[in-house]
Amino acid sequence: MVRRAGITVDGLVRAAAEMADEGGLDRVTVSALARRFGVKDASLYSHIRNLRDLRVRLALLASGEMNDAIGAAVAGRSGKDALVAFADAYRDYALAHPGRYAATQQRIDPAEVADTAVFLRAVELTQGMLRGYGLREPGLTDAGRLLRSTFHGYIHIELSGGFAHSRPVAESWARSLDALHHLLENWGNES
Amino acid sequence: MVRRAGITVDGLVRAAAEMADEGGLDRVTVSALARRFGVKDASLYSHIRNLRDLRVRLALLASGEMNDAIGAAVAGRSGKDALVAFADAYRDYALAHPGRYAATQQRIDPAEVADTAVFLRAVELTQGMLRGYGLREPGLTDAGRLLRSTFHGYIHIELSGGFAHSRPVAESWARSLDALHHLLENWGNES
DNA sequence: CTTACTTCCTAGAGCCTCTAGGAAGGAAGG
DNA sequence: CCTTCCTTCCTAGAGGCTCTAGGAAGTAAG
Repeated sequence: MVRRAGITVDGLVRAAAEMADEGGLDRVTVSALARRFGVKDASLYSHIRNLRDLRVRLALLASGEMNDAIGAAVAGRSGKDALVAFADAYRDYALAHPGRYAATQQRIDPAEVADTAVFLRAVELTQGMLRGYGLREPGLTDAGRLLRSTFHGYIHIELSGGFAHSRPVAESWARSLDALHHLLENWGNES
Repeated sequence: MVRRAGITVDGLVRAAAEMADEGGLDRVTVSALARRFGVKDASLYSHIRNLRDLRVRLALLASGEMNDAIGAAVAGRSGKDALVAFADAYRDYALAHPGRYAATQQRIDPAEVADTAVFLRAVELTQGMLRGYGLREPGLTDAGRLLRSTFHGYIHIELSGGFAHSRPVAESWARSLDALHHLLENWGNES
């Protein structure tokens, strides 16, 4: 007589991550999750506070995974090598895990998450790479914002079906990284 | 005895736009819209096909408005003037109308919208500005994608509460536009 | 005045979140 | 072994959402 389904928060979040990648973030519902575990929706509220809570946990999982991928990619590299490795790791992760990636882009109040170390590490990874270009504050922050924006914007538009043009997105991406590299090398030299 | 509420599709879309800007795009629901017009939800389905249809119409409205703003801003300008005017018009519109802006970023199947002229005009506006920098295909498409990505990424992160750093976003934005201008001027010169 | 179309209605199915209160599994102490 | 307590699951139910079906009452045109 199996009376306990053996549900854990980690298991829920992992399942939610798979569901997000399969059908989009908004297919991650408490109902669907409960169905997947063969349990009533109400039962899940002993493990998570609410849907919002579930999605924040998902964002933390995805951000951590993404940091790991980027960290591994840039390790031991500098300059353009590091930039391209960073950018490709970012894009590859997002394209392979669109639902998880979307979760990282939700508005999250720092107050509602206990451990914000993940977010700090993301900033450090970016700034570490930029320091290789000789950047210092406040340019470091400015350039970091520019890069994050460009990467995110690119992936977001690509995932949402923009870029319907005939030219392969990968080629535009490579060309853009060239240009960004050039931009970072000359960061100090503009008016 | 007022039996007809005088509802039109245009009126619905305009009201939806206001609701989106006030409380976010996902607060645009058929129920809420019906409530606002003092009518039952089911009644609205004589005017719109479904929620999806409503949001697509909203996207078209917003895209048109945004094109108008950008078009007016770049008129008679070229080079850096045009770039900054374009970028500021883009950002100003998005910050003033976050819900409308979010609507423009939905995945929209070209098949489901009758008039795609709005989207073409957006591409033309971008490419017109880039031609001022002497760009030709395929660089025109590459640079266009880079710019759209950067603008969108910037606004999206700003709207979602990223950039929580102390440095004013407006200053980073101005600095980034400087850098992008420099990048476009030297577009042909990298490896 | 009749006919036909449009705009609104009620009813209801189906999906969702979330709360309240209860029962049964499992561990720990007497 | 048995009681106690916490955890995990349940049923019931409120309330919000989308959307369909079918009907009635305005409105316009022949």
